[in-house]
Amino acid sequence: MDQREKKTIAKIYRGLSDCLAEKDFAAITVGDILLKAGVSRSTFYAHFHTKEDVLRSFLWNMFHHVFSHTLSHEDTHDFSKESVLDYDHLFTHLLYHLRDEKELVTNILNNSCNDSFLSLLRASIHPLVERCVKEGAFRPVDVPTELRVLEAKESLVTLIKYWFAEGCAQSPEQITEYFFRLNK
Amino acid sequence: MDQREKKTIAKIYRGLSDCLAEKDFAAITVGDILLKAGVSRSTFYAHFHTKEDVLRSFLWNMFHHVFSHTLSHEDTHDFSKESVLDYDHLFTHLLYHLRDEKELVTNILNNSCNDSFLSLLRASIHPLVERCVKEGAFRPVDVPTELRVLEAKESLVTLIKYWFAEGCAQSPEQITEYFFRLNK
DNA sequence: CATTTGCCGTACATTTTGTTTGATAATAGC
DNA sequence: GCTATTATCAAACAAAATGTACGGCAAATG
Repeated sequence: MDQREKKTIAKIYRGLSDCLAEKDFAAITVGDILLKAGVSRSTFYAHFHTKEDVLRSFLWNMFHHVFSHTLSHEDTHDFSKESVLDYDHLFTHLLYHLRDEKELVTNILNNSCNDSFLSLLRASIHPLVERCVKEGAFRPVDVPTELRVLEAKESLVTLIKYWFAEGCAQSPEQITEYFFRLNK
Repeated sequence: MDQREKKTIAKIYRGLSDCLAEKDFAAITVGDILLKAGVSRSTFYAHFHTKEDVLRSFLWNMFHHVFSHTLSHEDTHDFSKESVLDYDHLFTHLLYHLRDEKELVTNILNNSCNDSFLSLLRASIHPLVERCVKEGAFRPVDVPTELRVLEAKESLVTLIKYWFAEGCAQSPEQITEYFFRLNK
């Protein structure tokens, strides 16, 4: 890809990020992003259809970053089966990465666009949580497995929302501990 | 209140509801609502500032309907303390009322505006769930009480989302049973 | 070094928002 | 029932935002 394109897209991402620190996603206009990004209107539309398009792409990028070296499919499917400790480290690792983006994540969670973020988060943790449920790392409950997985996933998502609402006051290890207490 | 106003507001609510059955809230324009409602532009703005305003008011109205005779503060704070069965009936009652609005609720849950709905749902069930946690109707967990309540609330919200995603296939009693299995 | 390709600025058509006005009709109070 | 009030409507309008088109310029590719 042309270096100019990469630079332009990075500028647009940064523009969106700056806007999210100032106002709600619904109130942000394409013009706002252009101003912050220092990119012309026609260039913007050469790369994205709408601001939702930018958000999607931006978040996907961020999650790719966070998960590429932690919870990706390739990393998880060859872990040894017996140990709860492995899960422990994986969740903690994820939390460390999320905390690295504390400001951005906090902005997004306090924003009407948080659903896009949370959907990606759910999708990202799904394989790992599903394994925890199916391999008995979590307390069994007599409900459909699909529902049990949904509940465990949402338990983690809720915990993460709580964590950021508290300004990441606790350590990632402490949060992981909470997660297992809640689901074990 | 003037009868004409009531009628106009009802028409606007209906207009929004019809639109929600057709497209995503973000894609709905004030003009769309006016068309469905058969109300003029100036009249609309005499009652509401934005479409978000209509949605807020509409949902508030709906929840008032659903909760006024089930989980309101007045109804709950004089229940006898000892019985889990009381909670059982309250949750089941709530689920019956939600199922009465099955089409509408399903549309909203499949819509980008579902967060407004879910926020109100969380606020509505909060007092009841908080009591369940504090009075020991749910399994105790060694995490901050605030977090325990959040998790229990979200557990119910997730369960309700699951229920509607399945087309309300299970009975309200069955869903309540699931809820207690998950949290007891 | 030459050609391709992306970016910019400007201009513009279109859509949506939100307000104003005067005429009309329904409502509420007497 | 009569009258004053008040909500609704239609139409016209300004302002803002969306999305597209084009010609000139600068930078990257090969």
